[in-house]
Amino acid sequence: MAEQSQAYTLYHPAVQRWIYQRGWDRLRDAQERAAELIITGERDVIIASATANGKTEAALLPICSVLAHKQDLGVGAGVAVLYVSPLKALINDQYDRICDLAGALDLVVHRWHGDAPAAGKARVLRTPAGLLLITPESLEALLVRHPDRIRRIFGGLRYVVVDELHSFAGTERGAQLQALLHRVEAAAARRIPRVALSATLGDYAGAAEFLRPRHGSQVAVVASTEPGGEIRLQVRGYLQPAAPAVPEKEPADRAAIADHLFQTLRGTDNLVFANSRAAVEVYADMLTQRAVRSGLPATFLAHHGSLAKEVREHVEQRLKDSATPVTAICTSTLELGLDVGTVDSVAQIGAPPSVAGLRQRLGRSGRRPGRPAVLRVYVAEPELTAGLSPTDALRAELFQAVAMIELLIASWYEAPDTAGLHLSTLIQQVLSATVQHGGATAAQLFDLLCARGPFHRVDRPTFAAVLRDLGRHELLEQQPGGLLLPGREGERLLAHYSFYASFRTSMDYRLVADGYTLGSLPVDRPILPGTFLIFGGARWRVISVDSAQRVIELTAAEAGRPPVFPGTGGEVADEVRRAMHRLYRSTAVPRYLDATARTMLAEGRAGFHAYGHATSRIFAQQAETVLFPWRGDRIMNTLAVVLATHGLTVGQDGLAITVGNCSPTQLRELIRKLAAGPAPEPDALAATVRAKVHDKYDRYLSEEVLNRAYAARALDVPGAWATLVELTGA
DNA sequence: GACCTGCTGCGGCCTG
Repeated sequence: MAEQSQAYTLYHPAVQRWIYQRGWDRLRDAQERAAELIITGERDVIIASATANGKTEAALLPICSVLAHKQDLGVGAGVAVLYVSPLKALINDQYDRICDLAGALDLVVHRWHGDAPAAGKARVLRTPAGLLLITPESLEALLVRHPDRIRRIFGGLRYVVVDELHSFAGTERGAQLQALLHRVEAAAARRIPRVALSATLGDYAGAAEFLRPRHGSQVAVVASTEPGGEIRLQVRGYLQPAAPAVPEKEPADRAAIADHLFQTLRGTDNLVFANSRAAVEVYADMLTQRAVRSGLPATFLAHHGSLAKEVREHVEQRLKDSATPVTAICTSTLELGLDVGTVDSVAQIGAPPSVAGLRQRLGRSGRRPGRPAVLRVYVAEPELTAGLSPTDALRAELFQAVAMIELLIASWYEAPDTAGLHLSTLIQQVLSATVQHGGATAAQLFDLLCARGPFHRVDRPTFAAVLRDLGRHELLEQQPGGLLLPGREGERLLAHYSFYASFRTSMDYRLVADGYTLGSLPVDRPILPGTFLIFGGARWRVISVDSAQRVIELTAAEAGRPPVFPGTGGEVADEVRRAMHRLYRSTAVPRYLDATARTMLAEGRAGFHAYGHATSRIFAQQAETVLFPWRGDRIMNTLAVVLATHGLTVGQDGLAITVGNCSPTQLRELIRKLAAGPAPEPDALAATVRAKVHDKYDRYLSEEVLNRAYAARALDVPGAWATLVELTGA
């Protein structure tokens, strides 16, 4: 290998030996190209490569080579590598793999998360060394609880590794991670090279800017050019019956989808992504019924975030075990790179939530050499009846699914949203940093977190306003000399372990059957004893509800209904809506559609033209006026807010904005007037919106600051005005 | 009509 590989020659002899012992005949593309960049450590690096392409090794082989050389020189104290991962389960998977490599080099590996053994954590505090695998929340806890040890632990840090970068970018948790890494660097008093790993990045510039805020252009991107494997793709169409289904009976479309899943997937390992926990329960139940009727063992298992850890681990274990075929019906819980072995195929019921998510889901299949990745997408559309509206006739679900597949084929993914101010997480970081430093002045905090830190989009006046809000709510109090310390409410928040997470979780009821916890259920309306329930893919009856202990007791039953999970909607990207619009105007028929889906595509296009969508975007629909902007949800939301400020009764219905008290002519006139005038200030527009409390600590923010946060998170005024100009021709 | 993630210290009990 040495002759062909430049990277190999750069590795430490002990690393070379480790590779030799593995019997590798070559290094992967990303491993080859990342080695020198990482070893010199001059630049931060993003390694973008498909799942199972050796990303972890691409980062760790050169990093461990550097550590081994340092060790040869007898240099080094403290943790050398900080490896941050979004999931405890991922840390556990990686821990075993990394121990193998590190063990060969006499490097110590520690894992630190909520379920990790306490002995390892004590050892990190006592004699910090080697590689530390940790979650953002545990790193937060470490900084808050052991401020006096931070310099000793991280003073000699050589590298930071961020796994699954895409799962952090643009989120509150991502803002927390940025702040934590920045605070670690501040403690070490130098820049520490960052290496990030991801399989689905559509926008390298955005990801780079996320990894190194304000200096994204200096981040090196190693995007693997290894060809992805073959993909076998099918979109299957199903007709929803027009009449409402009889409650206890399976609707015809769901029954047909379940029949096909059962016939196609039985006896093999598969993942079925059903988009919601309720749908997971419905399909797990329908497939189990089919297995029972056929006298087959239960091999269709539910997996989602409300199921107990033990239940989920059982499913994961059965997936890993290649001897017994299992199909997991899941939400996004099995989307990330959890090691569940490899599956024969992936199914997606309904349009996927995002193109990046679809790519990630597809990556779970086709990991065996020579086997293609298999993806089946099931889409149900309503039966066409007389008196259809311009909205109904479009078969929007199918068009969204196909548009997303086309974007996937073109390697387009949603860019991380870098516009947000993340003020809720800023509040958390202000409190945390104040404790870590034993008090801080407003100027020090602004400098640490905003001016030089990741919250650089928060200007000085906004930061000052946030601090005033924190003072008003007693999260902070100011000493006579100007030093800020946690106030009464701040101490209360810091005292509870829930402080370490940047996100909020609801109070749930625990579901218990025969003393065994099945999972938890967020309950909005009271659940009464006697209620039938489907949960964990099985049928139950509620025996008792203990609202003090928040426990619901269940017993096995013959009947059942899926529970209602509350939830808020996601955001469809602008490019997806544009791709849908192109698809309606095109005549191309993708080869991966089955006969029904092909008919539905033709029907959708016929509806598009018959109702005049090709030439107009504003229609009368019964007593209402409907507007089709063909834009992403953020622009749709902005348009809806703008129209509402002009006294219109506005609603949103998928692709359309509905207006209750205005004729098409009046709406066209208003749009013409708006497009000709100046765009409003985003903050002023946000002031007209009612419910703006969104994230964990938003409730401490004053109206004025909340407006700024809402404008940054939910409004796109320039995009909306460009759309209004376009709509004047409609 | 989405989804997901994570967190400590300590008291009490059991076992070797």
